[in-house]
Amino acid sequence: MDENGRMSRLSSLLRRRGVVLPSFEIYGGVSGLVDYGPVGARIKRRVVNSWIEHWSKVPNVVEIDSPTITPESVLVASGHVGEFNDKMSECKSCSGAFRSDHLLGNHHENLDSLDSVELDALFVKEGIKCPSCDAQDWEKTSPMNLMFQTSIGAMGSSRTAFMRPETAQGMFMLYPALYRHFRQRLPFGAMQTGKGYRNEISPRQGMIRLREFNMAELEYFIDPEDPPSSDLSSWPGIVRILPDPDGPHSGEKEATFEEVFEAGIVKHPTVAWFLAMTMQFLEDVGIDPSKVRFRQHASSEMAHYASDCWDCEINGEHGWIEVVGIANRTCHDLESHEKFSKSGLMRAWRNYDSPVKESREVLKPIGSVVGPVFRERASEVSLALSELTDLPKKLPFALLLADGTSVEISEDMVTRSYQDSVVSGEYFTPHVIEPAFGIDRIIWHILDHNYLELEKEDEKYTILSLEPSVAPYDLVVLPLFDKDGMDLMARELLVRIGSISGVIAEIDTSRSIGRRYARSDEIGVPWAVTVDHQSLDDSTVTIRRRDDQKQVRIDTDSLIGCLISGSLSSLF
RNA sequence: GCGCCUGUAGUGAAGGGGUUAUCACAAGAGGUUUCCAACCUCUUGUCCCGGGUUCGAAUCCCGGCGGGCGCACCA
Repeated sequence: MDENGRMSRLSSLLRRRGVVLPSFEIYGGVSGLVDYGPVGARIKRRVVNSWIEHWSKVPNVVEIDSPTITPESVLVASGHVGEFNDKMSECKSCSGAFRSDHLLGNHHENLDSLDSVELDALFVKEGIKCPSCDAQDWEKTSPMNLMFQTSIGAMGSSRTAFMRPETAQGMFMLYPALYRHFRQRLPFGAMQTGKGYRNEISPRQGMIRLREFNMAELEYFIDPEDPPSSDLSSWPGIVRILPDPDGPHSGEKEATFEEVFEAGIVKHPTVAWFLAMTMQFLEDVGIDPSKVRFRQHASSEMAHYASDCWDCEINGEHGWIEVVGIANRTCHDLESHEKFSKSGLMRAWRNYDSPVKESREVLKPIGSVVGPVFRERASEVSLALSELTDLPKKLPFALLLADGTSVEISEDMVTRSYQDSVVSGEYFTPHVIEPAFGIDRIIWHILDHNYLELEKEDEKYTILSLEPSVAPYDLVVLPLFDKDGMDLMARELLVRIGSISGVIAEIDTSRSIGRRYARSDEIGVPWAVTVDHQSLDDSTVTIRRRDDQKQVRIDTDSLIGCLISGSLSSLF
């Protein structure tokens, strides 16, 4: 089989059969936007459902759903506005494009504070040369904003907003509600699937770099001092690991997840567990495990919010492509939102092993004296007294107030006493481990890995060998001939099958039976049920298995039973 | 965003300054056929968009849009 052109043959198939197609094509199309057609949308729905089900098995993980339109302030706090407003400089001589701040390097202390005009001036002053052609002839710097901007409110004063670049912020916004929902107990997780948007400079590679894409993200909130771990021996498979090239474990390795963790290559136990869970999900939806690897980001590559990041990459027609990023976002997001929003709800409570009892000497103000002396400042004085950590040995003394001034406290104003307190725990900002899945990239690789170009009786024969859980239809009903009662029986059977919850079937009546098998094989329908002459006599039908074309005969009631219990494959 | 290549039915291709644009496969209708893309008849459907040159443009030129590859970019 001709391997060159496999990708274009697969792409043709995806268009022809309504799996994935360019969007807005009659108007010329838009780069980086694609449609899922009738077959593709089914596959996508089932992949997303599989993802939700996969993580729902984890205790204390819930699904949420939040808006794609996001106010600017949220993305300022998250760091996206700053990170996305990088200035670009283009060389007039060779047309090379570079990030202005990279070029200016250490020529200025705070490049972020400069606007385009100041940057242009700095370029001239420092005589910055183009790294690729050595010229000193720059276009004006221009902002590169990778977020789609919009505004909330149609009239006059509207708020700036952006289409979300990730779904994660939705989970952070709901942190207080989640903390309540889980009754103030870590760890817990929230997940969300939905669209994300990036105004890519140059979308490429079909479904790989889209401007509007489907994401599935899980934010797992943990106590950094008590990170949850899991028994990694449940995943005995060998995986390919590419540790940080600058780190102590550099070089590709093959090992089990347990070995990788024990060797200290993946340091964080929760991260290790997410790597294993991710691998399992990919296998469940039909990714070839031998074409998967986990690659650790070098520190230079790390996102602004992460302290450690592993990419799960899949090998396919486009080479190794990042499809999942598993990042330790630490407390970055919650802390930042607490700071910017001034909300006090972005924390969790941690009990000490044993309560800390404290007895300390305090000076209690005597209200009837302090009040008349200090009048409107009396409450400030009381506050300052209660916050004193080192009590003065003798009175009177000068008490420093919050506003920087000080007042003299004399003996008659206070009483010396002992105050007992019990501190049983403390507030802290939870850390977050985030697996972020690119659904479109995963779907592409499912299609890629399961697209089989075979030979059948000297003819090319194509099968999409999809896992039944992500196939566009569970089965197709085929009357051998669309007449003589077989047509009626097939339609009645289709209605019965269609009434089974979660089972999706279609009927195909046109052209020869072989052609119809071929058509359903091509879009990955795992089972074909054929109604033939014998069916009319004894109510049996044949079931054909897509991947080896084997057939068994079974009566229709048993077929319905198997579909309800999901045990069709046990017939073979 | 730059450079090179490129755009013809649903898909894949041929052709090309001049009547009605060609082929295969696919699709639809009918016939035939007792389980794997068979066959026969009929049918539907295409020159990416805009401007220019020309008596005439799908063809040549320019621009846009889309696609591929390389460079750059990719929290």
